[in-house]
Amino acid sequence: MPYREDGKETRKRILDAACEVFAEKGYQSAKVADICHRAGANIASVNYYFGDKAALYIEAWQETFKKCSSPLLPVDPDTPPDDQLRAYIHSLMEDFANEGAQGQFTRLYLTELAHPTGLIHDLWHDLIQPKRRVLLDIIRKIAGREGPDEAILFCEMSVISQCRTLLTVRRNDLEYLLGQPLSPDLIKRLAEHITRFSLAGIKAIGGKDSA
Amino acid sequence: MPYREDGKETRKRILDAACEVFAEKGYQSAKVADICHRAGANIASVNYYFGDKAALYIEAWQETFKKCSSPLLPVDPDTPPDDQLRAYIHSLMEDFANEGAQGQFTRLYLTELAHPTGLIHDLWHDLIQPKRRVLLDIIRKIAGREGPDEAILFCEMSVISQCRTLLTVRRNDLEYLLGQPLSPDLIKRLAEHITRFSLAGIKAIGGKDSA
Amino acid sequence: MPYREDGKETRKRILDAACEVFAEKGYQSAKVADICHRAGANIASVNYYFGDKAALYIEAWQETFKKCSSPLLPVDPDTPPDDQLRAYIHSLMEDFANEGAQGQFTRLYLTELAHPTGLIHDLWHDLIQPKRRVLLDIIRKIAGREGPDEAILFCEMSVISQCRTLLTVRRNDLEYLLGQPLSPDLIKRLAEHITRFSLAGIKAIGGKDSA
Amino acid sequence: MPYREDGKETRKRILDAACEVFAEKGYQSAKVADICHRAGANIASVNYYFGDKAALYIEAWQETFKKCSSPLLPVDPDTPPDDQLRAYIHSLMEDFANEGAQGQFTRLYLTELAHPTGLIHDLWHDLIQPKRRVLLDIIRKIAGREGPDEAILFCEMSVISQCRTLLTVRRNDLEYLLGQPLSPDLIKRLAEHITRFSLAGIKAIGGKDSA
DNA sequence: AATGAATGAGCCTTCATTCAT
DNA sequence: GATGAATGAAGGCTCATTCAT
Repeated sequence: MPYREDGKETRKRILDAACEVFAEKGYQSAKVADICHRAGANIASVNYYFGDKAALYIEAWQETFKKCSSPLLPVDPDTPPDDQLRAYIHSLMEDFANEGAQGQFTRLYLTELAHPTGLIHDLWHDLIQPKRRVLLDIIRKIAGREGPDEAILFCEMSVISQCRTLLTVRRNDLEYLLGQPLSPDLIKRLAEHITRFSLAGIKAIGGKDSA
Repeated sequence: MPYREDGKETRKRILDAACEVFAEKGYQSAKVADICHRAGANIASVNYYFGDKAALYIEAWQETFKKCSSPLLPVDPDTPPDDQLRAYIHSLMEDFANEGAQGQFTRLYLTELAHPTGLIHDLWHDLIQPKRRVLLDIIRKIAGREGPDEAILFCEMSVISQCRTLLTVRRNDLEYLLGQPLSPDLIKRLAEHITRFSLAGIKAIGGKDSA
Repeated sequence: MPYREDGKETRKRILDAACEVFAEKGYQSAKVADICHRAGANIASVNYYFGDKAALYIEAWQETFKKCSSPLLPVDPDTPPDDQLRAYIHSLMEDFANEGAQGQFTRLYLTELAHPTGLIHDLWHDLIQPKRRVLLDIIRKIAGREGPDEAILFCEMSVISQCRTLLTVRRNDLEYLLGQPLSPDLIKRLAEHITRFSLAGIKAIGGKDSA
Repeated sequence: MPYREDGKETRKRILDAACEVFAEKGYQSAKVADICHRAGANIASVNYYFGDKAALYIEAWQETFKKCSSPLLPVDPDTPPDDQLRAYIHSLMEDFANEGAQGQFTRLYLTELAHPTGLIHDLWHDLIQPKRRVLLDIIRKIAGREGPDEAILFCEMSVISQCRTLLTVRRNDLEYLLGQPLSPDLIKRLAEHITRFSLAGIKAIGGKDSA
């Protein structure tokens, strides 16, 4: 345990430990002492580097998000919209299925979902908004509509919520439902299903005007 | 207000209060004192009647479970399958939008999801299975297929996950996404969207065999 | 250390200890642990009985005030106003000179004076106001004026501030200034001086209108 | 902004900051970090330059003392004694009303009063004695008496204690008592009141021998 | 049977101080 | 000489739990 480091070193160790512990235990159950212990740092370190537990939590969210989120695919305008949606869904599903940093993010997300701390509110929209816009554009092209009308928003929700199944259902339950282990191949088949299901859905909605 | 009650009375009031509080706050954040206060009971009552907080939590789960499992609508075999799906989705959405027992159950479930206590595994399947079967049958009819092949299971997941949006996204976020308050009318429009989106999806999947 | 008391017993012991400790140390330096220790109570007792340290402080103020403040003399309307003032001043000076509860009050007062906690604000006026009114009436009669004009308020301040010398100067300094120990007899002579000094002052102010 | 200063520069800045902070907050509530921050110095500076917080406190006292002892007005022997008293009181009141060094000193003094550190005993007399002598002389002339008899000492206390009201009552309370904000004009009227009140008092005491 | 007084363990935070550089 | 990273000690508060009554 080196007595004197760069300062950024210790800070980073604490942040990493915080990502782990918050993901494992949730905000309430996570103990500052535990985080510091894992980081090999003094209990007062959290206050020294981050101010308090809440600020550390927020930064842990950002860090986890950064670590787990794949960069947005550059969309080739020549690709047919159907294939753009396919690529988007596959990419999202692979992110969600990833056990590493993604697992941490998922747990953070679920905990926040179940028992909002209110600390993430602003952060959330900032993180989510850019990804959303890409999907909305794709859906608009597929539906053959302009503007942000309700039908487009509803379609976006349909797509996202299907992909999120990987997050909001426990692995065990998912495997129970499907009767087989969640292999990479299964993920791929699932993504393909969602793509086709959604393409049909979007086109059906887009064709006739929303009731 | 009888000064000396049956004992069972107090126990029940505490249990009801516990269902509320655990659902609202989660296990950790729920305070025994709060539960007792809402139940109009003494602080020592939880330990007296249930042993400790953990035991109360378990019983609250079972109680909530019992309260929320609404009876399934009897399906009229003469109704066209499309309308059966429509009815199923509208019923589910209304359940999910309901703040009452169903909401409580969902919150408990999400907490368990994020930080499993390992308690409710069995309960879960018992609750879910019967409802599932109904939906699977409807989907099979719409898709025009027999047997539990993967495509049917996938479609079921697509339908369910769309409906679950009401549960797995926070109200605030949902209203942010949609740009309007979550009124009963909006719920209805959303249910209708999911119905049409899913009908198209199911039929697309059912028609041509899985990719 | 009895395990089980009336409940009011322990509370009172803590309150008394708090009066002592707050007076000795001031709000900041007073330690809850110290108070509880002196009261023979658990550290959590302060929270249990009073909510928090601040609430205990307020109650300690009230308690100390109650213990130290002599009841208001009933004013005999037939007594000449000059003698009423004399009685008022002597009573006040004796209160201030009193070593017992008064000493505690004085220390609380001085600490609050030097470093306001802001906790006493409302309390202060409630405690002080009734006593003030009596003095104002006496001064009005002596000055031969009606109404609450500025001159009367100024005179009240002159009287009070002279009496407060006993509080706002340290014993040692006071004795140094006067060249003699602060005996009861000296207090009496001082009170008499203030009376005559003030009578002349009030009458001078009252006679010619305020510049 | 030189990156490497003389060292004495920093020391002085810390000392000045300490005077401010100790006066505002008192010894306990004053934070070393706050002092260093205001001085634009490193957190370790206090210990580096002064050893520890207590030593800094002592030096801050001495510094404040030095800064606040305004030179006495030279008394013109031809001025009538009444006007000398008037000038003395007005000067003192303006000092006391001043937010600057004098205010700092007063707050430090009151803190010491309430919870003596036993530090400033000697300082005090050195500061007070010369000013006292001037006032005693004036009073003697007005009273028409020689020698330091008790009546003169009492009168001095009466005058001083009235002036000190500005210090020993919180602004808020003072404004509450007077029903108006503490403007420079009010200070002047108050000084004039004290002058006239005291002139009458002194003459009354001086005329007939002490009761 | 049921209560409320009382507690101990533990958490987050503050803060003066230290020490390698 | 001067700094900033790091810490230990302690403080206020929370809360589930216990136990005499």
